Amino acid sequence: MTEKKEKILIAALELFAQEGFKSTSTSKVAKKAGVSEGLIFRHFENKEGLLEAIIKEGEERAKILFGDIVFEPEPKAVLKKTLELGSKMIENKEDADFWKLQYKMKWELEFYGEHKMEPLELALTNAFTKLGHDRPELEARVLLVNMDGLATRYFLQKDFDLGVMIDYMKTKYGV
Amino acid sequence: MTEKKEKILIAALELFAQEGFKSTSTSKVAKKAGVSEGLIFRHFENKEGLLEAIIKEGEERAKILFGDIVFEPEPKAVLKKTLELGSKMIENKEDADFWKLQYKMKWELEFYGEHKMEPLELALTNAFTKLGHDRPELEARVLLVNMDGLATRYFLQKDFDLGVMIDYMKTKYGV
Amino acid sequence: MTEKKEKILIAALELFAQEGFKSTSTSKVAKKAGVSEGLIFRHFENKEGLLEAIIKEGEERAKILFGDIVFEPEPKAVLKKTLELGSKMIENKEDADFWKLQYKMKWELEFYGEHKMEPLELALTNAFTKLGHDRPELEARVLLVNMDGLATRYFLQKDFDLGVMIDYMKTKYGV
Amino acid sequence: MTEKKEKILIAALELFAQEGFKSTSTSKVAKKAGVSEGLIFRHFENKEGLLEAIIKEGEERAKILFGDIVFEPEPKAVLKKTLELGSKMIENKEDADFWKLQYKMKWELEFYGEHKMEPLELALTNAFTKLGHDRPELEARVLLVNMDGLATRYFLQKDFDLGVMIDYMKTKYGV
DNA sequence: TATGAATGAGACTTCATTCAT
DNA sequence: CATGAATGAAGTCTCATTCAT
Repeated sequence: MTEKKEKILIAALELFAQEGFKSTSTSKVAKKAGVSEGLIFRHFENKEGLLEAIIKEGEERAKILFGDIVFEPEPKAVLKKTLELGSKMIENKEDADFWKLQYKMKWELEFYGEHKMEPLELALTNAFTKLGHDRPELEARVLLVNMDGLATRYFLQKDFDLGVMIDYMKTKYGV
Repeated sequence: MTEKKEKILIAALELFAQEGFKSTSTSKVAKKAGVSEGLIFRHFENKEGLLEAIIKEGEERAKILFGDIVFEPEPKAVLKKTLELGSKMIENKEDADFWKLQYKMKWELEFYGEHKMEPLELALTNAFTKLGHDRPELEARVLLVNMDGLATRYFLQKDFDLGVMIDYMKTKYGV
Repeated sequence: MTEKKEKILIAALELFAQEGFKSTSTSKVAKKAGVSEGLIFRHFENKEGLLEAIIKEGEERAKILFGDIVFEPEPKAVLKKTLELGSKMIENKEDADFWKLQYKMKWELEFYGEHKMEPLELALTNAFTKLGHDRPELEARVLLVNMDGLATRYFLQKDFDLGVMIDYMKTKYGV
Repeated sequence: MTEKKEKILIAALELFAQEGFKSTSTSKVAKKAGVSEGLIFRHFENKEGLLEAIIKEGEERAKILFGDIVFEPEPKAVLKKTLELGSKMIENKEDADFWKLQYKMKWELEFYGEHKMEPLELALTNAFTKLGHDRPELEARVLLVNMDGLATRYFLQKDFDLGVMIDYMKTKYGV
């Protein structure tokens, strides 16, 4: 990966996350990356290819993030780590941008990356089963739906206090 | 409101909700509405004006939907009605389109219409207070965040079963 | 057909005939036609559509030109008129441009509009039959191939004297 | 001539002949030749230089092909060999490509390489003189024009039967 | 009110060519 | 000799918007 290719990816991630995919022109990306516009197409074929490259890169991030949870045997720890996912996602700007982009793209391209969440859902279902819940699979889904809601708020509501919410939910779940 | 103006609004709502604001060209709207492109600009000044008109129209819908909850004295009924909001929002295609657009626009334009939700949040806080909760304002927020998560899932995940989730949450809240 | 649409067609015909389809940019066409570039796409969808429109328009010309021959009962007259086709094709600039474009496109797009020539080939075969030729269908083809050769030379060789050649061939065919 | 330079020439010949000069990008040539794009420019300066190199190389072919005819003393043999040129031109793929390109370029660049044909035309004129024709120079030209027509058809009309036509013409010319 | 021709800016993309390695 | 990253100009096309009718 050349330095300029890297720069394009970073610039695009930031711009796509900020302004959306459709609204970000390739010329804007090029300018921000300090690169000729043509180079984008040499490296990524077309604008969609650039997006795909960003998403693929980010999927590695997701695997690492989720991996820790999926292999956690202790059920309470599974819940705790899931809830703490939120804070981890935004620990540095590039991560935050990536996850924001992820959500943005869900709405712009209208697909929900169900499969990506599946292992997490299973791990949670398993955890709730161990904890003796009546409807563990629904309970797992409720928690994940909640996480989606938190992300929505965090990324879109300027004054949303994510930390407080996560702490509160941790006490609710007793973890 | 002339018949053609109405047709433009309906066509635009559907298209904006389906494909997004940026991705929908005025010419597509005109074609779908069976109207000349120029007419859009005569009626709505510009593309943004069309969006604003749609949103303003929809706010009436919101007032009606929320009003019923806000003036409900019985705390359990407040929770019940809030949870049932979800089903009400999608009772007919035009409503569903409108609420989907609402969410889409949140992400495309990056603003969270906090103020719109405020009366609801107050009503919920009040309800949770009456029900003896420790942190009623946080509890209210959790519920609303959950609703955002449900909307995200419902609109984006093809096979998401909203009814089951709402029913489950009703039992959780004991309503 | 608006005046500007007409102007685009004329400008494009001239440029395509002179410089070829691929080598003529839509912006050049627009400039020559005194028209905004976008208008080309509004009227003809894309660059290929513009070419098709030109060719379709020209096919009317072809029908008229050929029609006269196809319905000629006198065999010698069929030959005579066929040979004189060449001169008729270039009687005015627009016609000449059109036929040149026709030949250019054969090479640029690699297709030979066989079907267009079929009625003419049949008429000639018929004429040669009546004149008692041994292999009338081959004789007909030879004549048409010759016409293609004449066109090639006329359009590409600056000093080629078409009149002399046609006259000579008329005497060869005794018409 | 290095092996890679040779490969570029062959790839370019094939592509130019198939798709035309303008429509063939240097990157396509490089890919087909299995060579870096830059190498084309190191060897041929620019795209036109590549074309010129191909044509120059091919002119050797022409000299050999024509030489045999020009130095033929027997007039009937001159005619026979001229007519048989057609078959010779397409005996192997590289030759066929070259001659097709030759014709393509005539139309794309709008010049008729008269000078190349001159010796042939003189030889034919001479032959027809010996055979006692009235207008030997016109007769020579008719034959060459015919050859152009045959080439046009052969290269552009998928189902054109060149052999039959050449045979028929040979009998017409009594050779 | 309504049309639809027309525009101009800017979008994405291609491509011949240069240059450091 | 050879590569491949990089560029900049130009190409096709889209789109919000204007305007005469």
